[in-house]
Amino acid sequence: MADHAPTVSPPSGPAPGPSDPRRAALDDPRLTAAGLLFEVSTGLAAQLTGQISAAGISMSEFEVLLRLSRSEATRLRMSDLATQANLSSSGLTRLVDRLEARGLVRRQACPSDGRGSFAVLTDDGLEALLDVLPGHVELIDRWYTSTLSPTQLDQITAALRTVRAVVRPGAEAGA
Amino acid sequence: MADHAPTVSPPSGPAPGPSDPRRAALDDPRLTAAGLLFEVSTGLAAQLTGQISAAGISMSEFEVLLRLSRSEATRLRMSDLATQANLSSSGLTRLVDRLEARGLVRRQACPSDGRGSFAVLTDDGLEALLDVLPGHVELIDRWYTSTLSPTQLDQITAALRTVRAVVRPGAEAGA
DNA sequence: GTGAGTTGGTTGTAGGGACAACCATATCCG
DNA sequence: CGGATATGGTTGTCCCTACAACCAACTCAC
Repeated sequence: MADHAPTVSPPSGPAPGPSDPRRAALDDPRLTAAGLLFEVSTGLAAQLTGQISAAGISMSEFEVLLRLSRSEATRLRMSDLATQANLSSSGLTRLVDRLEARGLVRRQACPSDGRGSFAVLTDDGLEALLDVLPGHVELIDRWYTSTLSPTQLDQITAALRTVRAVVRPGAEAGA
Repeated sequence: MADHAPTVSPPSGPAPGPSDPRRAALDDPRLTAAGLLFEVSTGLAAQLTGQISAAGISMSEFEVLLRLSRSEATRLRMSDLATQANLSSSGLTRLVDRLEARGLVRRQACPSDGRGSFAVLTDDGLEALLDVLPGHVELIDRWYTSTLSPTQLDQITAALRTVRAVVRPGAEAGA
């Protein structure tokens, strides 16, 4: 910090007054924009969580089932699945443990790599997913997509796609 | 499920085949749109977390400090703060415990309601916040706001504002 | 091939957050 | 006023997730 500025406010005290010029950063519109994004995301998630958890599965579990269902042969390598679901590898190990215990997923050794495992969606797993999906989509519609005009929805989707390409490079497939 | 449709696929077996019509829901564009929102939100958060946690504070703690800093007299009732930060009241109690132990926040009894407490930002707390804020805003710019054209940023912000009003009614102030 | 280094996945452990139960105070109403 | 109910916060407990340490298997260089 520059302490040679002959200005009004105290030079560099540890107790910034209410007119500390650094406080201007608190109102930076970019900060607000990011906060808005987070609020909407968590707010929407909160609206969706009830229905999913009423079916006895957590949001993370739901995402894992969904991603598996959309993958080739409804299976994915553990590490890929962890990346896609934003989980640590240990976190995914435990999550798949739980799903496997309930028969919604099963593990499959990778033939070409002795270390690797696939998580494979079982018929029961797909069934469970398809059971909750219609209600889930309806809630998304009610709390998100239907609240925007078609044009706005297109705009926000395009913008989000752009940002995703930056913050999550190489995550083109899946949602 | 309607089992009277004289269509091609098997009526209602527990093992849905790969051409189960219900699988169409997996590709519903609304589901994709919501997934995109979540991916961007978590992806951006991941990019921001490093800098904040390098300063020894968690994202939740950062949000609490930020919201306090923007509030009247840099203080907020515990319950209001919990709501704004999307935390349970017990979660906030523990979080404020930690911040208080580090001197970034202090509790203040509410004079008009013997049950209530305020969480008040201390000078050290404001200082800690202002220390990390510039770098934080810069990261937001790099990973979010600067990746969009001004027009796109305006569009997405307007759209998000609309959605927020729906999914988080009465959260007009703060971010 | 054999050893060094890397990668995929699981296990030990710790921390944060949620839910439920609880206490204290406030409010409402007879 | 006094009991019934509601509200604000804290505490007990559990679950989920991350980080670190670990093991097994693959790759590469020599």
